[in-house]
Amino acid sequence: MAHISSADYDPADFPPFAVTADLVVLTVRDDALCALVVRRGEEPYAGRRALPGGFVREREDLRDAAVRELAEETGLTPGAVHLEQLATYGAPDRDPRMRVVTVAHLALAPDLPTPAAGGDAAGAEWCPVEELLAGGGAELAFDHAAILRDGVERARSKLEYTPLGAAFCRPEFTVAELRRVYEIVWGVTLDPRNFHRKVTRTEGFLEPTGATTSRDGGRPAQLFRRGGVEVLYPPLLRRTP
Amino acid sequence: MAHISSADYDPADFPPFAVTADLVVLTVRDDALCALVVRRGEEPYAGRRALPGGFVREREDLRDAAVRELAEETGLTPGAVHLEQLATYGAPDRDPRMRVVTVAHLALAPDLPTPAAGGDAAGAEWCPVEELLAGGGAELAFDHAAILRDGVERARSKLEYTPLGAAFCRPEFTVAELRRVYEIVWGVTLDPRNFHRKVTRTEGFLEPTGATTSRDGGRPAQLFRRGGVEVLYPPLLRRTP
DNA sequence: CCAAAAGTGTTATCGCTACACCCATGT
DNA sequence: ACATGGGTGTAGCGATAACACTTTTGG
Repeated sequence: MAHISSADYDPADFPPFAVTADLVVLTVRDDALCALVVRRGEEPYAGRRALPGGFVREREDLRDAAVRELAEETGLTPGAVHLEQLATYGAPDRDPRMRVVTVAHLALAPDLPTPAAGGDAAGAEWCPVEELLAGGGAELAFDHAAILRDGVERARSKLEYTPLGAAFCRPEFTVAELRRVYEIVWGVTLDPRNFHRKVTRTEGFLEPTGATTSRDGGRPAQLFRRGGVEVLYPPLLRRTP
Repeated sequence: MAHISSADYDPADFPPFAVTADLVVLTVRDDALCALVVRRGEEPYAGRRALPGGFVREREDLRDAAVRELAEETGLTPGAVHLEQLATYGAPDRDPRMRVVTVAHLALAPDLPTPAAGGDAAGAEWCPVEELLAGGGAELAFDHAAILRDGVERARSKLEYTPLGAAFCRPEFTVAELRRVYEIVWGVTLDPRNFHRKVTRTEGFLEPTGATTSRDGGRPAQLFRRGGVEVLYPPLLRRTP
């Protein structure tokens, strides 16, 4: 079979696909890594949970579709969250009704003061990832358990070599808040003192605001914003072999 | 807009897309990182080079389509090469004729004794990546320069924390051959002695065959196969800050 | 004063860089 | 013998892990 650009190209040649953008939106909430899910009302998988998403429109870029879905479900806009493409899933029978290819995106959001359940986007809610994936993820519709697993794994590894842990925090946050993100996402405990040194000394990771807060109790902590770098060097590696 | 699963689902609701699988096939050849490209015969972009690829068939999984295209262009099968999904590109005007979403895949292949140009797959040839991306990649059709850049960057970073450098080598290879892969893909020079220690001591990276070869001249070198691990710990980090 | 959390200092160890040096082959 | 590349030893340095210790708040 030739590339679309080859001599035997004919618009009638290709099978039509539906293309959707699905979202793995993660946040840290009540000491658990949570994902945004909706409850399905229709067959197939009626009553089961699913990742939010929808059709890509006729003249819409893939990322734009993901941004639009994210805004509809959460009210969040890029800038407030991190959004990146995750992977694309297109097994022939992933949707029994028709051929659907979904371009999954990963979003990392701070814990929302206004939960997503209010306003326009009724129906979406945060659910601990551990619960969604319990029993092999059978609770989730379609291949959404696999997509969620891939999204969680991507988030875990991105914490190692990018400053994206901060995407789970409020715009201004303390080192301890950031550390709790790492502990919950990785499922480990970290030494507070070594973590503090590590993140404050890694050039470009954190930018001090000058202010302090005592919202976590004890001695007031400095507040930081995300720094400018995209990659951490050296990275924060998980595991202690 | 609702998810495909919502109450207002109707097969007529969604715009149809063509879905293609395109390939970034990389190899190391004549001291350069090279990609497999085809020459276009048709408008648009007639006479320009393009990444190999083609339509995903009616009942074919995305990876299967990539495997099929790879076999058609190179005769290679998974097992002989590493193949992974790279990313998906779907800007509305990326193909002026119609709405096409392409799921790009990345393949890493050893330098082929039988070049791809022979046999069925006439027209495909290896071209240095540097040459293809010179001048912003204007030589390449569609958005293929961006896809190639993303593929190369993925390959570069995968060499850091996975044993995939070995995917560029023959089934049995010496440490020096592996080192040259790193040097060419990263565009750096590495200390042969430290590299040797590093890769031979990283558990699971290399598995000695017991045999030696003197094909590179000088003292005969041990031959190795790829080891079993998927991730390297600790990783081989590029840059020397 | 005491509890709690922030933040600093110190030491042992590990991994990496740089480079001196020896080994095994082809010519 | 000598050139060529394979492979080992070692010293210095920077990063990490473990943990003692000081600082600054609230109650």
